[in-house]
Amino acid sequence: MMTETPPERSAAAPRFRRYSGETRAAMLVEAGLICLARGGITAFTVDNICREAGASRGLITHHFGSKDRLLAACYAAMYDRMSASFSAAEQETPGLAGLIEANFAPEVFNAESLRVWLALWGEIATSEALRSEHRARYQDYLFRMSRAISDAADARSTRVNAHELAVLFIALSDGLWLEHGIDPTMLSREAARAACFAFFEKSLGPLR
Amino acid sequence: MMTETPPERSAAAPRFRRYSGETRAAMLVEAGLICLARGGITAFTVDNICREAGASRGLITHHFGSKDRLLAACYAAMYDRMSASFSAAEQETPGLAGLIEANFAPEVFNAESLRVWLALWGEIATSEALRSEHRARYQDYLFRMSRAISDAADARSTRVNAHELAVLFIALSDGLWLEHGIDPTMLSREAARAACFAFFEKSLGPLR
DNA sequence: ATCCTTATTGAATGATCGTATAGTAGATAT
DNA sequence: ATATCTACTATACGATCATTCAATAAGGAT
Repeated sequence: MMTETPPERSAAAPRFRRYSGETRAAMLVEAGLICLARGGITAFTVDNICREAGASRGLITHHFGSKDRLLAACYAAMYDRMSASFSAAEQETPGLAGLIEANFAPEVFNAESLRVWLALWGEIATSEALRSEHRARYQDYLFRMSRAISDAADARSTRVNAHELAVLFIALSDGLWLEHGIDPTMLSREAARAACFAFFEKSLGPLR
Repeated sequence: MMTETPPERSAAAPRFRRYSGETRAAMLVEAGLICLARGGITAFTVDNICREAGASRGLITHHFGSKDRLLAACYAAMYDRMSASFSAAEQETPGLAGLIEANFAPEVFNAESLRVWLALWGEIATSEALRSEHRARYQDYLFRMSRAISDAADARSTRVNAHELAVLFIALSDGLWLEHGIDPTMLSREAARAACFAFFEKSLGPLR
């Protein structure tokens, strides 16, 4: 007996769903971040990402042109999320203290995020797209910190080199982040937070 | 006219050279570090490494069993070099000040080394061999710093939490390292050095 | 209901990945 | 010289890599 072709599918069940370019791009970025958190840059492969996003292999090229540009978009997304989290924290605690607190909010200061940042930083030297993305965002962050520091100094009628302090603070918080991410038992969130406040209070006096 | 077989080779020109297992292993580690510095973990491939070491593809398996174990050996080598550099600096400037100086010696604090560390750190979460290597070395470094801090405090008859200071200092210096490595124009070696001295002198008084 | 746009699929491609392994040959001891 | 040891080469292997592209179909517009 011949095998009969089964009914293709019911008309109400499309084989895949179409999204706007914008939406699908965001889904791919999200999937990319998950892969980076899971296995670093080594796990950032077209196959992994598309499987995670529930899409087929061709979509990264279609929406981003290349994997490298998707990586740059992932960097931008990470920064934008962090930046939004900072804004939320500033809402609650205005000024420099809020920005410091924001660095240690659970959605920012956690091992997963660190693993993503580590993977991204590690590729900056290699990827031109990533490098230019980094430069712009770092400047943005630096400016934001620097202004908060100036404001805090003005409010206390003291004079500090805000730009230098901002660079050093970013280095300090990234370093704390790094240690905590590699081995959380070595450095608690609270100890890291306290170290950052101490850093500023040395030259600005009590912030809280 | 038939092509003649050329003389195979003169007896004095061996096709390859044999090294002791130890020597060849060191050559492979060196090649691995060069690859990591050049292109991060992505460039740490068997082909790249063996080409760099002037050896054939099979040698990594032969001497290390797997690529992963070679990576762990690279971590160990990086730490050992840094540690040796620290010892040399302590010879010149004994105590805590020497250890701080050592962090900013040209052979330690440079963009190439940072790229290697970044690549290694990024794999710690993934590679068990690397993780255990890291744990041991980090403890070693921590102990060394911690003791230098205690000694400095004792000499000044002050009391500090040496362990905590050591953890924070490592975080700070790693962060400074990171910023400098990603973009040297943002943070000079001198500014980084000064920040580290300031960090300790806050609780210990002048170190120099 | 039928176009039309374009998001999407999925197979094909050629390169490169890490590892296993069989055979080769340098260095050393005898 | 000869034998022995093992560092070493080089091929083969299957898996996976990023990218290309022609065909397909979803879903809004008309």
